[in-house]
Amino acid sequence: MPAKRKTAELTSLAALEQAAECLKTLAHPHRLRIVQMLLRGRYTVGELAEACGIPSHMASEHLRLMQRCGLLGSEKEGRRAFYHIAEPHLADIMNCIEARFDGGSN
Amino acid sequence: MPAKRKTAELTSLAALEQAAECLKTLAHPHRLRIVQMLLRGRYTVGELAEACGIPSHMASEHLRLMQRCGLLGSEKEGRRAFYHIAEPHLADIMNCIEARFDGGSN
DNA sequence: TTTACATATCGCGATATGACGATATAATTA
DNA sequence: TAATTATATCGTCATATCGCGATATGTAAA
Repeated sequence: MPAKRKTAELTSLAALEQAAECLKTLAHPHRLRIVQMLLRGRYTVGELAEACGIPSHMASEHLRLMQRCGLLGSEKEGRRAFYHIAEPHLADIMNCIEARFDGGSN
Repeated sequence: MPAKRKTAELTSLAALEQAAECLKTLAHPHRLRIVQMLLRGRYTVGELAEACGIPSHMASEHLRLMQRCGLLGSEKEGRRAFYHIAEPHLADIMNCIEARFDGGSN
């Protein structure tokens, strides 16, 4: 693949609209925390909620939004629900975010 | 650096809030297009506007938002204004986005 | 010094999002 | 079966965002 030049192809508007929707869904501190945790381990809705300091019905809502746009998937186990990362690129994007915002120099 | 484990440190909430704000700003199809173009070359506000199919005063507004959260910088040249990528990690993030959404397989 | 041009800002109405209490569903335990 | 627990959904209200016409500012050309 050649290096990007001024004439390099741009992403279609339709694809950018999809991307924007995913990013908008991701762009929430509690949802970022949830994704970060799910990249590291297996947690119930209640555990994710507690880690975020929010009632579990709100965690459930965040999880639903991320599932709706394909970022997460879920399985039920008894009366508990486990969500998991369904979009492989999420790990890369979180890496970028952590590279930029961890350490908090600015 | 060790691989991520369940016990790996999480990003602070304050940093995630900052990250969420940047992502929210980025999460718009025209703004993604603008960033993509600015990663490839030098354009005036009017050129960016035309490429997006929007009036230039709206492009100006998008550019202002991205400048406000540190993603872009600007210089004036005569009566024209040029914006440029100010956040180095934007290239990485756009790479992730292009890897995921270009081709449009899903 | 008028006129035109490029960019920026303001204000408004429509729509979307966020937080949250109330309530519902479904699985487990008593 | 009744009570409890975990998760999900609903309705509402406050706030934020989007798109846009109108207008302002600053620069260059006539």
